[in-house]
Formats: sequence, structure tokens, C-alpha cells
Amino acid sequence: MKQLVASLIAQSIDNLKQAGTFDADLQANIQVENTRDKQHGDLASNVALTLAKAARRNPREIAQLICDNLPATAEVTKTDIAGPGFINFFISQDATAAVINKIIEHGNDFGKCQVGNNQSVQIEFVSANPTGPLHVGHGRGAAYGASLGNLLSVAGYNVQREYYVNDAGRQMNILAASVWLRYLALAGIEITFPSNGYQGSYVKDIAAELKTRVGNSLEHSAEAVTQGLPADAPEGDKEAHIDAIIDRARELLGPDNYEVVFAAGLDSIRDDIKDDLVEFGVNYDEWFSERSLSHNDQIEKAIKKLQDNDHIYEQEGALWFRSTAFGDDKDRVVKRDNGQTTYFASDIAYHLNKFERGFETVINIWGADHHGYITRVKAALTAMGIDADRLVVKLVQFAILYRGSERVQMSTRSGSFVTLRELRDEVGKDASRFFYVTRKAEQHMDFDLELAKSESKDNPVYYIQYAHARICSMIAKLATEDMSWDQEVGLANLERLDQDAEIALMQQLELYPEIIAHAAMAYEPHQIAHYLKDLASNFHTYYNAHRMKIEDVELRNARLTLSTATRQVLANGLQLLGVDAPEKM
RNA sequence: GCGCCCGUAGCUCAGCUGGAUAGAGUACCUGGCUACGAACCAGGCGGUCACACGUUCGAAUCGUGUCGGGCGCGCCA
Repeated sequence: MKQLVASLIAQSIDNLKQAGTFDADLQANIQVENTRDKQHGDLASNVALTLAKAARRNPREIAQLICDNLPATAEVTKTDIAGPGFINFFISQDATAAVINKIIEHGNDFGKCQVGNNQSVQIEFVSANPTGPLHVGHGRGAAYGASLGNLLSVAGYNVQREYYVNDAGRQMNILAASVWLRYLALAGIEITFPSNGYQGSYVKDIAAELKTRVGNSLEHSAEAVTQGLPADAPEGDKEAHIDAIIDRARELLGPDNYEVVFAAGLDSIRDDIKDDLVEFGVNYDEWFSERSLSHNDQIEKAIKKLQDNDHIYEQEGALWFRSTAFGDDKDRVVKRDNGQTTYFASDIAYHLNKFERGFETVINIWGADHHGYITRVKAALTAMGIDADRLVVKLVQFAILYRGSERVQMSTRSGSFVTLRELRDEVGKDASRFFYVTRKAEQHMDFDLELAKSESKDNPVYYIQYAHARICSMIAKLATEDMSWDQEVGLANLERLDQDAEIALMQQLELYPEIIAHAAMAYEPHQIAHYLKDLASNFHTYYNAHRMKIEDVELRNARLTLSTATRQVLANGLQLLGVDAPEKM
């Protein structure tokens, strides 16, 4: 409808150019908007205001000229000039009701569009270190990423969802050491647990599972483990202490058994994260292992590629990437003086790998604490000859957690955190998914756990689900009330839908496709959530103002058809957000 | 110190590419089920859009500065 009105305006302006009223080279930027106040019609354009300067005429005069030269159509019943020169358009009931036909024709596909042009996009999100369960801070990235993936998919992108498993590096070795010490403790070999180890109780569970699987084959005496270790904090250095324990574990266990312990921790936690996310309605196409990069020499290859392009130099025994040549604050080490590659080197290799896999656009959803990495990763891409604009980084701001007015600190290492699973158990999947995704990603979010739990019944998601359930139950109970619903009869009588609440509901339904396109292009799934609240509100208002189950067969069928079209759009939208559309509540 | 994000009603948040009288939810106050689901609806109360200057027909929106909050600035991962 907007496009139609825009084309009418364009034709009118062309007519005026031909008549010599406007200069032939006058450029018009035609915008058509939905009006907020229905006294201003259904659609409005500010075109006369934007033309005022170039045409050297009073905006109201221009508006009058445009109105006088509009081609007549059945869709536009009236135009009006208001305020400083807005043109208001009143749309016929017939044209408005046509949206119901479209919804019924397309069903689950209503709202799909092709703004993505089948472009292949990879979206990587959550990617939390597999050193502990996901906590509520990860939930936001999960909800955002999953919804964005769904959104881009219906907008015509070819989407691949990926989780980058940080299964290499020191943190994983600390986890392995923690598991082993807990395993030894189960055998009665008491060793003071390092202050820098993973304290969470899940580590004990992994150790117990390991013990039932391997028996006592990994046991070593307390003396053998602790002999000659540097002191732990507070007397000594906790980092040196834990590193020494890792070395001792490797030495006593040997490479094969060390790998058994390491894998016990990694596999258990990664699988747990996977299950957790599935239950949260979040699914991936690929779980990409960081370790696979080094196994396949991809890190060396990436460094070589930078070297070949002459962006690497050696200093103090280390290899440096000259990222300052691409806008970074300082150059970055990719290989340390001890020969080990850095985490950044893995990241370069990983991003190179992504583009080598053929994705046209790569979207990274990162926590806000990673914003400092954007410049250096993009620098590396540029240095390797890849257009850095093909990498889109969306930062998700942290949820600041409160319990009442008390700030809650989250730390995986200390084991003091609220898990995503706990939140889901107490608040529910639908309410928590909706809660996260209602706020736009870059907005800071205050998350009061007490409030989230106590107010879960008031979560707006139920308002939307209720509208859906209400329609389902209305249809389901028709038979018991000696009534029926015939969609064909309804479609044949759409002109009966002339009440304000019906017009408003149909206009809201018509917005859905453009909301999808707009939200997809802006990477903003929260727009869907807000749209659905408004749609549900329109329906509830309608439902309370008018009866559906009435004797007038034509009007009854028309109203029920409008209601089921509404149900379809509610279901389509909720599906994008990973929220169920229940038939009963 | 430098960089990124943010500041809108008591609270939690929307506000499209600059557009008409800045909107929801919640809290508080009224009213509405002997008719389709009251997890609902109708109405009321509530704002110096952090502050200042600028850009222009028009600024919550764009620009500069100030104040306030979050985060980041390692041969850690």
C-alpha cells in the first residue's frame, strides 16, 4: 500500500513536470509513513516539505498541486493537506481488507521476503568457553543470535549458525587439572584445591563420572602431586601454582591419560551447553573446534599468509602483526618468544577459515567486553586481502544482574553465578527468551532476578500467547455452540469488516512484512517482539469491543476469518523469537 | 588518559531514513464478566527526552562539548 501511494505521488510529480509547473530536473525523495493519529488518515507523506526549497514554493501550495494531480484510484478514497504541508491519504476498506487474503494464501510463509537475496550468511554466537555451564549473561547472546538467525532466514538469507568452541588454551588445562584433583579427592587423596581452579560443583560431577568410567587408573599419591609445587595464594603466586599443577598432571599421567581427563571435562561441559541451548530453543548447524585449527596447521597458514603480504615482523623473539597499519592502537603478537601462537592468531585463522568456507557475510555476536578486538580482527582480514566490511560484529551489552537492589557478581571460576538453566527452570523458556529479545542488543539491561521470577506471570509474552490461545479456543468451541466457521464465506464478506477496531487490526497485520524486512536489515529482532505486543493489543481490544459468535452468518465468518489471520501472524512472529504459540494456556 | 556502548514517565523499556500533541508495560486511582477465555478491556495519573550550544521549515533522533553510568585498553584466554 505504501508503495502504491508512493507511486501515485511520483506520477503526480511527473504530471506537474510535464505541465511545466515543476522544473524537469527536480528530484523528489518520496517517503510514505504510517500515521500515528487516524485523524491524519492512514498514510502520510512529507514530500511537499522536502520539495519546498528546491521548488521555491510554499509547502502547502506544493501539497495542493500534488493532490490535484494524483491519478484517481479505488484504493485512495480521500486526500487531505494538514499542518505545514503533510499529505494525508485515506485508504479504502476494500484495499485494507485485502491483507487477509494475502495472509491466508501464504500461511506460515506470510512475511517472508527476499531482501537477503539468497546471500549466504554465517552467524556465530554464544561461543562461551566450555569451562562451565552457561549463565544468565550468556542467555542474552543466545536469544539474540537465535532470533536474528530466524529473522535473516525468513528475510531471504541463507543462514548458517555456528558455535566456536574455545577448546584450546590454558583455561581448558586449568579445567582438566581441576577435574583431576576432584577425581583424586574421591579416592581419598586429599590435596588442597587451588584457589585458581574451577570451584563449581559441576567439576565434582565430572570427576565422579570419570571415576566410574576409568576406576582408579588415574590415581597418584598426594606426595607425588604436590611435591615441590610453588605456593598458592595468598602466600605465593596462584597463577604459577596452577600452572605447576597442570605440568605435574601431564608428567604423572602421560599424554594419553592426560587427554582422557581433558576430554572428560571438555566433552561433558560442551554436551551440557548443547543440551541447555536446545532446551532454550537454540540450535546450531556447526560446533567449530578451536583445536581443529591447530591440528590442521591453519594457524601457521594464516600467519604465513600475513607474512607473504609483508605484515609480520620479528621483535624480541616474537612474531608481530603490524595491525597499526590498519588503524589499530598497537601491533599485536601472533607468536610468542616461546614459540606458542597467541589466541589472536587462532582468531585470525578462524576468521580466514570462515571466509574460505564461502560465506559472503559473517556476523559475530560478541559480548560488549570484546569490542576492543573488532579493530584488530578487521585489520587482519584486510591484511589478508578480505574486505573487512563483510565481517559484521554485533555487540551485545551485558545484562547487569540484581537480586532486588543487590548487584550480583558473576564468575565462572569462583562458581558464583546463576545458570541459564536455573533461570529457565524458574521463569520458563518462553518468558526468558522474550525478556531478553525485547530489548535491543546495544541497550544496557538491568536484569533483576527476583523481579523476573516474581513477575513471570506478568511477562508480556503471555499477553501475546493469550491472544493466540484465545483465538484457538474460540474456533475450537464453535461446534459445541451450534455454530460454524467457513473461511470461504468469510473471505467473500470482508467488506463487512468496517468497525474501527477491525480496520486498526487489519492495518496492523499489513505492517508485518515490512517489519520483518526492516528488522532483518537492521539486525534487530526486538522489533518483532514489540510489533507482536501491538498486534495482540489490537486483537484484545477488538475482541472486547465486538462479538464474533453471532447469528449474522456473513459477519460471523468475516470476523472469524480476520481472527484466524491474526492467529497466523502471531504464530509466525512468535516462531521467529523461539516462543511457543500455545492453543491453550 | 584513549576507545566503544548507553542516558526517554517512580521502575523496566520502545520510538523507523529528522516530521504533526514523545508511546507501551508496570506501579497507583476509577470502571467493566447471569454473552465468545478477566492471563482481558476502557479511562485517569505520570516526562526539562541528562545538560548546553549548533545544523533547519522542523531535533528524543544529526554534529560538537560537558556531566553521569557500563565495558575495554596483556607475548591472558
